[in-house]
Amino acid sequence: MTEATALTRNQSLVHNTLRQADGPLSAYTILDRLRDDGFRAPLQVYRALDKLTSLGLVHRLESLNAFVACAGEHRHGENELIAFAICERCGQVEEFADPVVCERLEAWAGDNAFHADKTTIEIRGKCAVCRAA
Amino acid sequence: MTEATALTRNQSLVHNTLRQADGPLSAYTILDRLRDDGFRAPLQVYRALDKLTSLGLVHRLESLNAFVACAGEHRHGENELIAFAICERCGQVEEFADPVVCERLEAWAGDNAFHADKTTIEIRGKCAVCRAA
DNA sequence: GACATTACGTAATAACATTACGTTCGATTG
DNA sequence: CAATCGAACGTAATGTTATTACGTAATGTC
Repeated sequence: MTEATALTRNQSLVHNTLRQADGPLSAYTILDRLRDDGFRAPLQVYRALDKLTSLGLVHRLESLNAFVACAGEHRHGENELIAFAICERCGQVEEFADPVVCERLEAWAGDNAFHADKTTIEIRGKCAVCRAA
Repeated sequence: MTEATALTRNQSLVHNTLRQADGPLSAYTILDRLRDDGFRAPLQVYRALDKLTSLGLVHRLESLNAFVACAGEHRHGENELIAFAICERCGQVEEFADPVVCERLEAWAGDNAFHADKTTIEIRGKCAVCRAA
């Protein structure tokens, strides 16, 4: 159960690029950073990102059109609802899961016969460090 | 306090286009629909959308890169946290506000000294009608 | 080994959004 | 009333993000 699906070369390259980054990266930024590794076209990045997000190793930030490596506090592949707090100044992203929020949104879905596939929660603002600065 | 700021011609045209639509529209779709009214460039749409969103008359759906007219159950201009349930099949969008969710996210922000500017909650899935079909 | 599935490479194009620059309109206010 | 100031506008060019289309290669399965 805990095995990591072996990633392909392209997938590993993209994953490592995101892990080494100190914040979210756009697909095209990833592409640029992987030119020396033979990447030539956006699709190479997007295909790897699709796979990585479906494995839960990477998250897409909708409000940024960018991607981050999963911080890993929560289990991969689970359908857990994760919220992101994104600092507009330094770009750092915090992930957190709130069971109550999750439960309330599920309750709304239940009450309205809505079947949720994917839920996005993103808070844009200013982090503690940047507020102090 | 309750007066509606008079909208300019462009702003009204964009607003009406969104109100008449039966779902979210992209900026470019709006542009196409307003060609006959003299719209020529994306910026005309984006400028109107910026104003309308700042007035709370229109919402941007980040996960769709599209815009909807505010459904109007909640007060305009307020900084209220609104969640959107988006049907992937029929495109309909439901707006709702959940005070508990709001409170929990505010609590997280408080605990983490994070200053939230704007929060996005979007649930992608399938609505009741489409599930039945 | 035949077959299905998944991943890959490349090129072209579509879709979404902004920058830059100059002009017009309306409300002050001196 | 003219000067001025700010918001909105028009247009063109460009930048950024994402997908479609087509063919090839690698991998797993029976």
